[in-house]
Amino acid sequence: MTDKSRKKADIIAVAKAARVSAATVSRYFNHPDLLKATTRRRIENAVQKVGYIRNRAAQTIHGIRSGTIGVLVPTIDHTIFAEVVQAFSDAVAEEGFTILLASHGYDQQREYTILRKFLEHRVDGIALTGLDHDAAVFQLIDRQEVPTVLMWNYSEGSPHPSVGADNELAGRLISDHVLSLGHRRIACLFAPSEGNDRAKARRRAILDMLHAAGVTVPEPWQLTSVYSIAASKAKVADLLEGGTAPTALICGNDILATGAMYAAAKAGLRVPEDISIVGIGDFKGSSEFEPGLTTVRLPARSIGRIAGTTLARAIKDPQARPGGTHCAPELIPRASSAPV
Amino acid sequence: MTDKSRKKADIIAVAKAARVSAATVSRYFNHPDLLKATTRRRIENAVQKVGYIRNRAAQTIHGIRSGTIGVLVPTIDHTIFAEVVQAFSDAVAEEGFTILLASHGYDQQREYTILRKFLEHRVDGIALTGLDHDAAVFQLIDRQEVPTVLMWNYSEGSPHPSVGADNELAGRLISDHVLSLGHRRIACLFAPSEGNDRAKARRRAILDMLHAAGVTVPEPWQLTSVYSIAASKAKVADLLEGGTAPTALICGNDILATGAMYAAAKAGLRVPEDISIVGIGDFKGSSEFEPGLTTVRLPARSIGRIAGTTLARAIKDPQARPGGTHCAPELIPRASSAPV
DNA sequence: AATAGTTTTGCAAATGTTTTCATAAATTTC
DNA sequence: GAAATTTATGAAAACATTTGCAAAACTATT
Repeated sequence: MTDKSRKKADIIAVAKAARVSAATVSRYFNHPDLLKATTRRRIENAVQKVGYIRNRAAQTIHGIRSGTIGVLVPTIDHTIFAEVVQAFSDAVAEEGFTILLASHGYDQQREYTILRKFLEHRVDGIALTGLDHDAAVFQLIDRQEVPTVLMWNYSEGSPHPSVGADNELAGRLISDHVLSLGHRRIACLFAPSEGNDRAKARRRAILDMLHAAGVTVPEPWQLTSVYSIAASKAKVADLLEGGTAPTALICGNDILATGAMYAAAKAGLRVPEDISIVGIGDFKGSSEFEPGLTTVRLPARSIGRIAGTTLARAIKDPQARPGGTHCAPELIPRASSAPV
Repeated sequence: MTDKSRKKADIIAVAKAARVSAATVSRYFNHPDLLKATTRRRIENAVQKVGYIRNRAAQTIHGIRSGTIGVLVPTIDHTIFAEVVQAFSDAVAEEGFTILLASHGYDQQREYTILRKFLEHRVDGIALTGLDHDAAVFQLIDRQEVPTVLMWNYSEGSPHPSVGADNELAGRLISDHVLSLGHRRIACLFAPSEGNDRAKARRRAILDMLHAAGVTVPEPWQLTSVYSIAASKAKVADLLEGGTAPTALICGNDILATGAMYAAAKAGLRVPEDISIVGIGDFKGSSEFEPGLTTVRLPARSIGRIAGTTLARAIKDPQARPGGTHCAPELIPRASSAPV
C-alpha cells in the first residue's frame, strides 16, 4: 500500500494525489455531504495511499475543539480514583474525547502548574477532584472560561457543577450505623486531611455525630494513618495492645479498615464478636473480604460516568450551564459489624 | 490584575502590551537569554496583565514537540496497571510531558482506533501494554516513526524497546517454589488469555514446568476465572467442594489468589496447613494479607518509571535507539505456602 | 439551446506561533 | 569619536489546516 512512503503526508499531499484542492480534502473530513460521491471516493483512496493522518493541532488553532479533556486526580493508583478515571474516560471517549491525565499528589502548587499545562494544550474541558482548590486555580479556570466539573464530592453551591457523593452524609451514615448497634466505646482511624476535603468532611461528620450521641472519643483513640494497609495495620495493632480495647472502630476508608481487620486478626480478636470494624468507600474487594466489610458505598463508577457525560455535554453546548449530581452514598451492612 | 479581560490573549496581545514585536515575545519563552533584561521584564508584566497562556497547538504545527505521550493500557482500574501508569506519568512529567491516557479493554480493534487518535494529536511518543499487537498497529507506528515503548512484558527481540518482567520466568519461579515444597497434587487458576500475552506466558510456563517435574494437572483442576476476587472466590469454592482437594493452588495473579484465600477460609481450610495458595504480582496489599501471600513480585513501579524515562530519552534524542530493560521478577515467599 | 437554479469546487485569507534574515542599537576597540 | 563587533529586535515567510466567497460545473426548465 503506502508506496510514496517518505513524502510529507499532509493535506496537500492528499490533495495532489486526488487531483483536487486542499480545501476539498478538508471538506471531505469536515463536511463530507458537500462533496460529490466520486470525488469522495477519489480522496478516500488518496488518503489511503499517502497514509494521511489528520493533524488536530492545526485544527485547534482555528478555534476548533482539541478533543481533549484534562483530568486531575490526587493519585492514580488508589483503586478509588482509578475507578473514577476509568469510568470517566469511557464516558467521554464515546463522545470522541481523549483524556489528558495527571496527578498532583495532594500538592496544591502542583495542581496549579498542571492546570496551566492543560490550558496550554487547549483542553476542551477540565475535571478536578474534590471541591476545594487554590483560589488561583479557580481564577484561572474562570478567566479561560473552560467548562469544568468537580468530581468525587458533591455540594449544592459549588462554583462549578460537582458530581459526587456527600462525604459528610457518608460519615453520618456509618457513625449512625455503629451507634445504632449500641456501641459507645468507639475508636476512629482517619486519613490525613490537609488538602483533602473528602477526608476532612468525613472526620468532622463522624466526630460530630458521635458527640451528638453523647459519645466522646478519647484522644488516644483518634488515630490518623496514611492511605496504606500496612500503615493502618501498624497503627491499629498499637491501639489494640493498650489495655481496654474499643468495641468498635470506625475507619475513614476501606483501605484503613482492611489494615484494621488484619491487625485484629493478628491480635487474636474476632470480628465482629470482639470488635466491629467499618469503613467508607466499598472498594472493589470489600465485599469479598472474610468477614465482609460493613461500609458506605461511594459509587465511584457512577461518579466517573456522570461527571464525564456532564462535562461532555457542557463542552458541546456552551450555553447550557449544567447542574451537579449527587450520587448518594449508601450504607452496606455486612458481617464485620454487630451489636455489642 | 487581569484588567483587559476580554481581549484575545494571544502572543500579539502580549506584544502590543509590552510594545515589542510578536517575535520578541516568542523568544521570551523559547530563548530568553537572547533578550535584554529590561525587555524580559516588560514582557513578563505584559504576560501577567493580558493573562496569556501559550498555545501548544500553534507550536506543534511547526514540528515542535507536542509534549504529550500516548499511553494505552487494557484497563486503568486494575491496581497493577494503575501503578504502572502512575509511575510512568511521574517519570515523564519530570521531563515536561503530559500523558494522553486511554484503555482498550483487551479489544485489539479498539487499540488501533485509539492509536490513530493519539497520532492525530501528534503525540511525541507511545507506550503500549504487552508485546503482541495487531500487525496494523505496528505498521502504523513504523510509518509515523514515533518513538514507542512496550511496557509490562520483557522480551529480548521485541520490535520496540520493551520494559517489563519476563512473565514466563515469573511462572517458572512460582511453580518451582511450589514443587520444591514437595507438592504434587496441584491445581491452577488462570486468567483468560485471549489477547493477553502476559496471562498466556504465565499459563504456559507453569504447566510446562509442572509437566517437566512429572506432575500433571487433571483437567478439572485447571480453572479459569476473570480478573475479579468474587469470580475467583466462586470458582475455587466449587473446586474445594469436590472430594479430594489439592495440596497447593497456583494462581495466575494475586487478585485470583486473594479470592482463593477467601474461598479457603470459607471452606474451613487453613492456609497454609491444609492448602498452599500462591499468586503472581505482589500487588499492593498482598504482603499485609493474613497470612501474607507467597507470590512473585513484578516490579510495577519500576517498570512504569523505567518505561517513562526510556521513552522520554528516545523522544529527546531521536538518533539513539534505546534498548529494553528486564525488570526481573522475584519470588517473595510468605506465609501462604508451606511444605506438604 | 439559452436561462435560471443548484451543486461542487478552488482561491485566498485567516489562525497563533516560530524562525530566518536583515537591520538597528549597544558595546568594544583603536 | 569613528569603525568594527556584538547583541537585541522586527518584518515576513512558514507551518497545516479551515472557511468565506466566488467561479465553475452541472441540472432543470422553458
